Amino acid sequence: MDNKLIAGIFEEMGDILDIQGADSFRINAYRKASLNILNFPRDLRDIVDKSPNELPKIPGIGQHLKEKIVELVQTGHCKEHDKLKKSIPAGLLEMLRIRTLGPKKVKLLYSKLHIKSIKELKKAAEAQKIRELDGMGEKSESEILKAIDEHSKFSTERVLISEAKMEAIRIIAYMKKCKEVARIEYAGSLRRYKDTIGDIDILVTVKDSKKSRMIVIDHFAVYDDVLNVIAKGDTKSTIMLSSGMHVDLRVIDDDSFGAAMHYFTGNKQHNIRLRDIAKRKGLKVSEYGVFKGRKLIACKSEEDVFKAVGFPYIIPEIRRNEGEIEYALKHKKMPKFVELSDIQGDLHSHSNYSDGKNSIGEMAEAMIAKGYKYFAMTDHSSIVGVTGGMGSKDIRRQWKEIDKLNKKYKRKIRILKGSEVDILKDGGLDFKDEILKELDVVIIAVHMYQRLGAGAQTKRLIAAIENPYSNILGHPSGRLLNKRPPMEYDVEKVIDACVANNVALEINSSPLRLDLVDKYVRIAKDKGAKIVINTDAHSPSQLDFMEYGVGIARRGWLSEKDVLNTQPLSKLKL
DNA sequence: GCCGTTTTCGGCCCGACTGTTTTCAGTCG
Repeated sequence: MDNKLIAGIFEEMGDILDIQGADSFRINAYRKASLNILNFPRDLRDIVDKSPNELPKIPGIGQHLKEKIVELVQTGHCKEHDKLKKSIPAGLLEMLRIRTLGPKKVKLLYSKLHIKSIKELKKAAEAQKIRELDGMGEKSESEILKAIDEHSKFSTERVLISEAKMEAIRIIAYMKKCKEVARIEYAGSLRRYKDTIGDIDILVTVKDSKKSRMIVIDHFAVYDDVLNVIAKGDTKSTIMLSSGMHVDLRVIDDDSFGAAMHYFTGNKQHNIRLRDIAKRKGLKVSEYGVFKGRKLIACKSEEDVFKAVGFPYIIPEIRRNEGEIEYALKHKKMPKFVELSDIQGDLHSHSNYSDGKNSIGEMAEAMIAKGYKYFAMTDHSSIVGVTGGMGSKDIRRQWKEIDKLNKKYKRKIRILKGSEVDILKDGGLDFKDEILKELDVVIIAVHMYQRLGAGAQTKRLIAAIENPYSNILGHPSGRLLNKRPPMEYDVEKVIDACVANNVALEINSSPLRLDLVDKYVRIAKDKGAKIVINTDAHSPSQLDFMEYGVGIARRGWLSEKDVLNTQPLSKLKL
């Protein structure tokens, strides 16, 4: 019963209560708790074992939910949940996932037509039974059929940040062709650098209100990749792309830009919290601005909005109601966060000595173009068969080439000799000490035996971290987004071992990894761990991934001094 | 069900779009 399962159960309880028509604030309490648990970096099992009274310190967890968490951890289930589950057919929860259907309509369909699954829903819609219900009509019926079709065609999987960004850039370029557009930016989870993206949020401002807004929204609705226009009104529109991805467009007067950016960047919990605090101060915050009574007091920039409510500027990445509000209120000033321009070198890259696409020289040229002063060539060790890793002969040959190139690029860049050395099943490393001791950068990483079980995996990782030649723990969780779950092990113990053995933790910037996972970055920082942000580039173009790693670092509250590769080579201490 | 430097009870963010109505409930973000 891990955090994810507990969060899932609370979410389900919220959904069932919703269909039952329970008090909306109670429903919300379950949903809020679910979300907070999902993002909570520590394992609830540990807390239940050691100090269950700490549970109510998690936001949204009070006495009742604490008891349920303890029950879930200790018995594997919770009576209240079991009872709720029995109260409605399981298929109703599935029906809630159909766009246009919410709790009220699901309940209506169940009570009047005894529909209790998506399959039955489709049948009823096709038989034109749904239009007979109060409040439903032909349009509702056809929209339901459309939504069922979408549900079956498109996975609900969130997309990689790199894919979402590419799409956003393409849409923005298209929208800029419309002359009425004054300013245009993407916001939402993409701007917050969340590891995966559910839908794309785009904000447009126009100079002259109504007519321009209509022109902009019409332009949006005929974007070439539109499969379906889901909504289209005076100020906002939602389209579905052929990939199934949703794009929300919000059009607003240029004067409201700051307030709208803040509102649209979210996340929801951050917005709700900020609005709540504003309300207590007699203010109202919306996408149109901050209001005192009817009087508009701030709207032009995000800084203005924060200031009007009594806050310093909070960077988008941490706007998640995970402590940033409390910090801002207490300190009146936010820390300075690491920026992409602070990065001076990349300590994880590949060439055609292993599975990279390019020569070391080509990678060096690309690194120079990025403005870096150093980088580490870290091809795989031999055991990773599929990557064509290097044996001891290969790596010695590589060193000779690096020596030559370092002479060639003397003033421009310094190439460090490294390797991404596999952590063997027993925690040993895949190169002998005589090789390891010659290397400038030893990244240790797991590519095999990812499912050893938490106990064995923790031991294995710590053994590797304790190797005196280890410098960096690469992609610590081993996850591949949407493809492979993270390894199970005791994250806190592993971070402690890294601190004790002076091994840095990597934030791997590859959009498929984004690993160290953001929620653990802040824990690592608090424990005094050193972090490096690397691209793991297998070609020159992948050096652009650095942006995403920096985003994750900022989400974990890192500043320049927390990140080793913001330092010049002379001060780089691995 | 949670939460508190206005409260331990009485609040709980705010607004847009759609379809079915004729003033609004439901859904969504």
